[in-house]
Amino acid sequence: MRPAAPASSAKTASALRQPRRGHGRTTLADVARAAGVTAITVSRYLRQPQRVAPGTARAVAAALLATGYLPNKQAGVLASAANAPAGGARMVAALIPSIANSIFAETVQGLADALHGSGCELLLASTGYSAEREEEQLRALLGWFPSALVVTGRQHTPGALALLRQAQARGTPVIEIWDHHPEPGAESFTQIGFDHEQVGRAMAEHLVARGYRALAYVDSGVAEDFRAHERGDGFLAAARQAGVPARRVTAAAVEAIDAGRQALTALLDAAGRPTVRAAAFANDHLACGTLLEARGRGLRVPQDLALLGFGDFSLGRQLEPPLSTVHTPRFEIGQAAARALLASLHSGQAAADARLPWTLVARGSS
Amino acid sequence: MRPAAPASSAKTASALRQPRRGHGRTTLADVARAAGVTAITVSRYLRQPQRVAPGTARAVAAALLATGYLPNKQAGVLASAANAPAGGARMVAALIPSIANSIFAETVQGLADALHGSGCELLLASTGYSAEREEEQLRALLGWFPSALVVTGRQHTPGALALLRQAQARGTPVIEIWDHHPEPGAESFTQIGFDHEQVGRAMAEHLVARGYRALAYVDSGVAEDFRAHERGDGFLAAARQAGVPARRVTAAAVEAIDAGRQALTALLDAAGRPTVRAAAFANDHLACGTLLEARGRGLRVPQDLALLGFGDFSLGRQLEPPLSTVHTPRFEIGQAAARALLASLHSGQAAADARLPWTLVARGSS
DNA sequence: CGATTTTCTGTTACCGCTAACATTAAGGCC
DNA sequence: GGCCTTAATGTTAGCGGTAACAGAAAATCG
Repeated sequence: MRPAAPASSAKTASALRQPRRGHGRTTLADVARAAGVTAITVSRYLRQPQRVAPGTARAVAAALLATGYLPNKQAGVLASAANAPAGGARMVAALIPSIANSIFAETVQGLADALHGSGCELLLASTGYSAEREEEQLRALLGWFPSALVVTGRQHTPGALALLRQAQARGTPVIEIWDHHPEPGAESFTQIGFDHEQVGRAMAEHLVARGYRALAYVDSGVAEDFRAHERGDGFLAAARQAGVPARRVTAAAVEAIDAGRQALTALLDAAGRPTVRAAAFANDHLACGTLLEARGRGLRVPQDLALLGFGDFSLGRQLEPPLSTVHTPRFEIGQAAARALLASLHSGQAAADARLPWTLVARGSS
Repeated sequence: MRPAAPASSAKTASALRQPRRGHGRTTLADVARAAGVTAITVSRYLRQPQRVAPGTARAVAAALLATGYLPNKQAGVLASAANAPAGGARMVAALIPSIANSIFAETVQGLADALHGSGCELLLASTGYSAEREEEQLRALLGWFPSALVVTGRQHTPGALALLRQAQARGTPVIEIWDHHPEPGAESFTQIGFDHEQVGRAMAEHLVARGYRALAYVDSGVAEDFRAHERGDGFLAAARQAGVPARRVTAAAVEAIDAGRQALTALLDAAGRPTVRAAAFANDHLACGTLLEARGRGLRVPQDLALLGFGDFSLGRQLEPPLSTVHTPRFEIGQAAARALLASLHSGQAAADARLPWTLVARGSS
């Protein structure tokens, strides 16, 4: 109850000063009162039970049950931020391009699964493949003082890079996933993924080995899908080395089968005949769309046009012919990232890079 | 400066007492010092710039840039927890069965998208369809004191329910997504989704209307997929009402196409002939698997066996025949949940229920 | 058995920020 | 110009928890 206000008498009495009140949520002090001890003892019981006497422990345990206490992690982190290596490993922030993209969804699942049981929660944000949103989201995530940071890829805006470096300098492990391309000299963050240029080369080499002599790489229309572009670079470089003509075409800027259907037209001449013998794609969505459209137009795959996807989405396996593709360790990347950062938090040492294996799965379409 | 204190010999001088030190991270106080003001002024500048004099504002702005200050949200939430309606709308916790499941991934995407720009971050956890893990994760999430809570479905363990009620009693909006089944009398949480029993009925009615007279519902083998079971209940009830025999079979406990392939055998007799005229499925994975397997065995769809899925996954649309299915507002559920909870945080009133529309999309398989 | 160590619990201060109140300076008004 | 308002900033006290240290009781020991 607020005092009836300006009341010249007793006005300055500090007893009248309205103290701030909590949410009514039970706090350590409530539990302590119920157990007949002080807050610190309850706190100890929760973190180092062996340091409280058995009798006290029983009383505290009973009080905890009776009050339904839930520790406030905000307060916990704040209080121990100064000493624990990185906030005591309570929350991991992850930033991915898109949650709906099944590739990243599985990675997040891997991350969450491996984090489960470690006492770490997952703070998730997506950039929508926008570089400026990456920086903005990064800023928002860092405001929570996460104990580790997982970002996608190694390409960042200068601002984002500064934030990442700053976080790392403070001892927060920073892990880049879905990429592995350490640059000699330049210091970089921990990378867990694989080399996309290498994958692109392998895709070209696969097609060349099968005897296809005119190639195309259908790139993602999403400008910020750096990794797809890198695969394209590798693809074109390997084709050139093999002396096989190859060109790059760019699909519409959506991740959908329809974009792949449209992409086919870029591979045909005016008469509807393929201008290349084989095409590799930035992702299976595009490849599947092209495959479906090609078959719909009466083209034979792979005789008239061979196709090679990337990502190994479930759809491709069910098509006729089944889509050749590159299988990626999408779940494992998340898992490995979680393990690496937990190890780093535990040991205090920097997390180790990991190059995860991918496989080119030749099915019927190439 | 601490006083040299009780100092019999200066040994116990509190100056020797090691004070706790922060991370070296720049704090409000650092910025304030740089700007020649006190912390509260910087804090004001950040939250209510119009309450700071223009000249001061410039100095603070410069200091902010120079120091690269990032507000510590833990501290912010803690400090204003007592007064702001629900912690000042900083973090939303969401709990879903599985992140990798594209249905929920899209919902999370909708949630994240609609939350973007509101200053709310997303804390995500998954239960793996396990009831006990729901409670455990809930406890972990609530420890962060989220300003709102999004959970999947309306079925919870008693323990989870108690936690949810407790959170709601404290003023934290609790939203159940993917379900809408208000029970008269029983007070419940805000629900955003649709009625699964109704969908099940519609699925049966559709098949009956097409003239199929022997039906099956292929249920999910995941015991905690309550919504799939409810659709089954509705399906069987509607079939019974229509006087059409229908039975329920249960698929393997994985969400995969292979489970659907296996499921087909439960619909065939020893000679490999369908024992029902049409089957509805708990999800499109199962339906697609069955469709592929059926065609592989030379069965005609829908002449020999009609199929109806649920979820409208992209795969089904590309099959031959394309799969009839139920399209669900998976992205919209997330969006609507975000809007509802933001509105609730803003207004202080309970979030409103929403029943979102689904549609039965009859394609070639039924 | 007194001195010393160990075990257990409490006191104090502080993490970084913000609500409430206080204070001071500036502005308005007759 | 005195009195009252308004604007701008500072002071104090917490939010809920934990680190460091302190003190009392119990255990160990020569």
